[in-house]
Amino acid sequence: MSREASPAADTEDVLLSFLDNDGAVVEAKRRFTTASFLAFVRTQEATRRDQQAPRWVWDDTASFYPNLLAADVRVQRCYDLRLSHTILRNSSLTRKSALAVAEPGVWDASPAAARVIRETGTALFDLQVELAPAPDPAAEFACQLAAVASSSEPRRIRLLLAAESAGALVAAEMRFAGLPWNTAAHEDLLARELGPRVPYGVRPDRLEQLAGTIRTLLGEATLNPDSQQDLLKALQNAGLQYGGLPLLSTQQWHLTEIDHPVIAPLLQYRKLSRLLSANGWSWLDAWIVEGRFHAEYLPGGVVTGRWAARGGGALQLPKQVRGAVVADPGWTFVVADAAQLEPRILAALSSDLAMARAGHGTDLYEGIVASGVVETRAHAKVAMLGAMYGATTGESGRLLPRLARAYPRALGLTEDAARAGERGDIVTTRLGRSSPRPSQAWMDAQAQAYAQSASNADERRARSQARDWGRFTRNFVVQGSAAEWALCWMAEIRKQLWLLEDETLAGFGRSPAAGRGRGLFGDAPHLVFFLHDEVIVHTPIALAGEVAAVVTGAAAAVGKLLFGTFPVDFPLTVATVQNYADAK
DNA sequence: GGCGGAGGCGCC
DNA sequence: AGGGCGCCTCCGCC
Repeated sequence: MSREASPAADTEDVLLSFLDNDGAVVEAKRRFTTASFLAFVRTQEATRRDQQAPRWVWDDTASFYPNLLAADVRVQRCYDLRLSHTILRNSSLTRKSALAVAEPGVWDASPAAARVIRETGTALFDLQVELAPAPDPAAEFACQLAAVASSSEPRRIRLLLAAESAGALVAAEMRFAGLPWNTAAHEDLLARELGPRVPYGVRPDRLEQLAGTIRTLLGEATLNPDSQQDLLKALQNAGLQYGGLPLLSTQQWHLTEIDHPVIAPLLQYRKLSRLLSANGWSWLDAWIVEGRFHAEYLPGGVVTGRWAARGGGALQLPKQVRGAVVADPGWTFVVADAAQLEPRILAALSSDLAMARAGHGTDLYEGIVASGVVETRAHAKVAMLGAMYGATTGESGRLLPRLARAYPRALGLTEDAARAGERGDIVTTRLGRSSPRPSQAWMDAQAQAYAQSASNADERRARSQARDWGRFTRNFVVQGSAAEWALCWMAEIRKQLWLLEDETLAGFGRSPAAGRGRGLFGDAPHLVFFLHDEVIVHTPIALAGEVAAVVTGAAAAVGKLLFGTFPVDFPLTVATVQNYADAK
């Protein structure tokens, strides 16, 4: 639980400053102890709520903000130096800045390494970092402001840094609040599927039965179905084939194609075994505290700008267990997801009016069908995904030419991004996050293929690696720009919920700064879950309508923010439900 | 024993 | 021969 997740920093001075409404640094290079800082923030945030809030500038939201939350302090806005540094270091929009051309330093180290350096003054393994000067947030901040100012697109990069920083606040707050989780409902589900609870390491009844069935059907009395090697051998011995050849893998995808009595119980075994190991009783014990799942989100954890998560698999929550996500009594969930977000982002990025029009007022894939490009929604979807992921074969590959004829600008953008990657160039998202450069090994392999001594194998390998990297950059632009849309969406939702909270509290005759009855978020709606293109807000039932309006309004606002007057829609599917499983 | 790769599979 | 992740288990290796 987040209250004890981060070590208290009582002895550590924290250096902070904040920006006023015009972006000027009001207070810089002031050192606080944690206690005095808490008091200072309380005053600032309470007295300035009705104005534009200060933007706190600090080195690392993830290591610092949880302490504030634990002390019942929320801040409205911040600037995260660590996350911003990573963006500015790599962005093509700031490539000529002093920050981008400097040697790697402490701001390029991982958060854990940076913490070690901060606390001990030395790094354990990295000589280059060890020789770097101690981190100076004020100097770093000045360096970052200069990088932004030197950018060819300062508005975009500034927006990206603000969104990334707001995301860091949201991530810490969501972890702190936790996703409401009904342990009893989860246990019921496990008992229904697996049988009565068993100690760790023991196979539940239902799995034991299925294992017996599989052993009988394969004539292998001692087979362990958890061992891929044993299983594959047994399947081969039983004569199972795939495409006329002996089975080489036990993947679901291959097994489903095979007609044999063992397949059904085997797939069922796999499914339940997965449930047990990923979201079984041990998972409940480890991750659910007082009816909440406190997932740790990692903003900027994926190179494309998507979030990653650590612990409990928050971003892989199977549909199977979503029935355990239940709102508190008197509360409900507003669940919203952006419909066909990535293709809509692609349409806007490439200014493809025809594709944008196909998504106007309707399901984008249906719109593609209605335009006569392909026959079915399923075809439209697989073709679009193929365009964004770089499929070349199968149904997707066959449909691509038709898509390319109908939407030359959109498909041209994905092709250009792929070619750039194949050359070893970087690509950049809407707001300015750039892809990493390929590794030295990759560059060497490409150079090797042009050498006189190059063998056919060298050339094949180089071509294959070039195509792999091209698929990465092709996807990077779309996935990364979609991640920016989602970050801005969440930031806007958070801002509007904050305003809604102030109004509501004022309506009850309480001052916004007054203490709240139910912990940090009081009776206020707050974000509790995020999944790439989907959010959940936990809200008192009476406010659900207003929350739905906030979420919808935010999506519209963000479309304008990122793409101006380009006529692209970002429709949402919004559901107000007591139980996450009932959404969609 | 711990570590890490591979296989597999959950989410988008 | 389809992009991005995290996590679990098995299994070979040190």
